[in-house]
Amino acid sequence: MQPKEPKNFIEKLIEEDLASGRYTRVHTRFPPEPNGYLHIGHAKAIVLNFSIAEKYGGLCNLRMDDTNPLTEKQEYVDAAIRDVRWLGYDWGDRLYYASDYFEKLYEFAKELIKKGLAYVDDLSPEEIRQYRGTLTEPGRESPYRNRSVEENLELFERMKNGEFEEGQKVLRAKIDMASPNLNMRDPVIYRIIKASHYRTGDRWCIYPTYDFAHPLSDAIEGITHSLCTLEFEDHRPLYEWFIERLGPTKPRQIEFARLNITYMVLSKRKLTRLVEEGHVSGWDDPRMPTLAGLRRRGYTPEAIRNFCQMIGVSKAQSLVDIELLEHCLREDLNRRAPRRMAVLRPLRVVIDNLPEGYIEEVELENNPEDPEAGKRKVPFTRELYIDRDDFMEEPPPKFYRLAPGREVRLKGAYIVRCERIEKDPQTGEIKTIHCRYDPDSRSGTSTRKTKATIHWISVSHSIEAEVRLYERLFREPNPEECEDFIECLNPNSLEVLRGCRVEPSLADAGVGDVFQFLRVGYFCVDPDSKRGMPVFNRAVTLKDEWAKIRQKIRL
RNA sequence: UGGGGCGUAGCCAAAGGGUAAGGCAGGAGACUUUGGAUCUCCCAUUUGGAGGUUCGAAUCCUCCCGCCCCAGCCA
Repeated sequence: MQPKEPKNFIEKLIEEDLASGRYTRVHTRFPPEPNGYLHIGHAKAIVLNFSIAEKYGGLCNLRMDDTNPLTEKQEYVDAAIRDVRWLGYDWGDRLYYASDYFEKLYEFAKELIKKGLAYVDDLSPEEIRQYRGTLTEPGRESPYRNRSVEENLELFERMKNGEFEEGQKVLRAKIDMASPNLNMRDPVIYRIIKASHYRTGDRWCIYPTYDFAHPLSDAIEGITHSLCTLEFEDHRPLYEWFIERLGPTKPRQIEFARLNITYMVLSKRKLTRLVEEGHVSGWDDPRMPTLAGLRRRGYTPEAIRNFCQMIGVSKAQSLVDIELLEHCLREDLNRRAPRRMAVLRPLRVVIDNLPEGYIEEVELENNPEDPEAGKRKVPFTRELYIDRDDFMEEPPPKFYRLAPGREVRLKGAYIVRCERIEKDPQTGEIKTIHCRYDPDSRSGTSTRKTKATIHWISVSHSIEAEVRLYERLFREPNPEECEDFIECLNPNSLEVLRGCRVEPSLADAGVGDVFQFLRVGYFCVDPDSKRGMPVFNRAVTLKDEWAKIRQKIRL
């Protein structure tokens, strides 16, 4: 008997619905509004909806919730499709658009009018607000609330025909102006917007609101469980009000807490601002939490899906530690990313007891986690580069790497000892490290141990690369709490390194390929790469014991 | 001071009358030709608080406290 997988509260509710016979099947949907790029918060909803459908043998639709012509664009539709597919999900032929339902929705609205449950209101937006009352006081009924069905029908048709200006008239549901739930105080369900819609063009000048379009779109598609975020909890009575009166099927709305991650901002409004004000290079800037950005950064669909499963689903507001996301990436990349040696900040090393022009091929594993990945040959020569971080003239305690008089192993090759340092007489900068190698210490043939093994690259066999080091975009764990989140941007979120030296094979790496640069981190080939000048984005660093120690001793 | 929700470890999150899972982070150690990976161990005498019911309460009851959402013709 297997210990049963803990089910989240939504799965429990679904199983109750199935057991009670309320539903005999499960059908979910992911309904983004195409007014921005999908981000990792959407990924939570995507994974939830698709995995629940799969778990219960049901289906999940992809639906564009496009009822506002002012903010929506085809570009965002294309991006959403690309991103959901990239995440690994398949909606079959069920890509739908709320805008495809405009005709049906219009008919539903007329039906509501005929039932005496909706009316055309002439109040201005400001007046509607005043009539709505406040949190503690009931609203007042509009003087136009009791128009006849015939008049409402006629006015609504004239609205549709463009006979009125924006803001002049709206269609409202006739519910209860005294309801303690503001959403029930005669919500607007149709408004006049004389803008052309990216899909329906100028065919309509009246558009349904979310509150009206969403439940009915769900009902049209035969959705059983309509999962949405907590802020719609207050809308559920309204959702049900429309479904009960007009719905061809009866979906159930269930709300869960939206995702928040430390050092990130996950609201489309804020992300749009980052893009529009140029704080990032675009929606796919590798620092962005968008799926496009994470993809460019080097995140894999598997890592993101796993993360979404690990964070769970509940109704408690949460702020997930970004380290969990990073953990999921490392876990995935560790077992699949080919290893390569790359020197980010080159420091020249000359092995004095090796002849000029000496070349020896040493063999390195492509991935110690995956024997199938095979091995590769790397040239070992007299002049090498190592990383500046791997040498210290005056090493503090616990620094195990190279220092005057000290030995380290060059990964896959020999043990070298630092004999002397050559400095620039003017600046005092270290120019070259002179070492001697131990000919009997060749990797694989010697058991001699050193405190550390460092990576290296042959000067004459390396190629140049640009490396972009990313850190968290914000310096505050919760940028939402900043007065203005822009003020909390991390000024060091991007550091560009030029003149990095990498293995020659990396010249042919394809855009999107991810490698582990030995001892440094995981790096993804950026589309900005040019022939002979690859550009790498650091997806995430490797865990680093020394970095931790260094931070402590500097405190 | 209207309505709707939510409080279990630093962060997520199970358990829903039978004596607090798991993951991340953190700590200690083993191993290691990546200070990576892997492995082992530690990390809530207690579930926002106070009462009550019960042999037994994170779970049931009462009161209190705190946090989030709602007054768009956004979604």
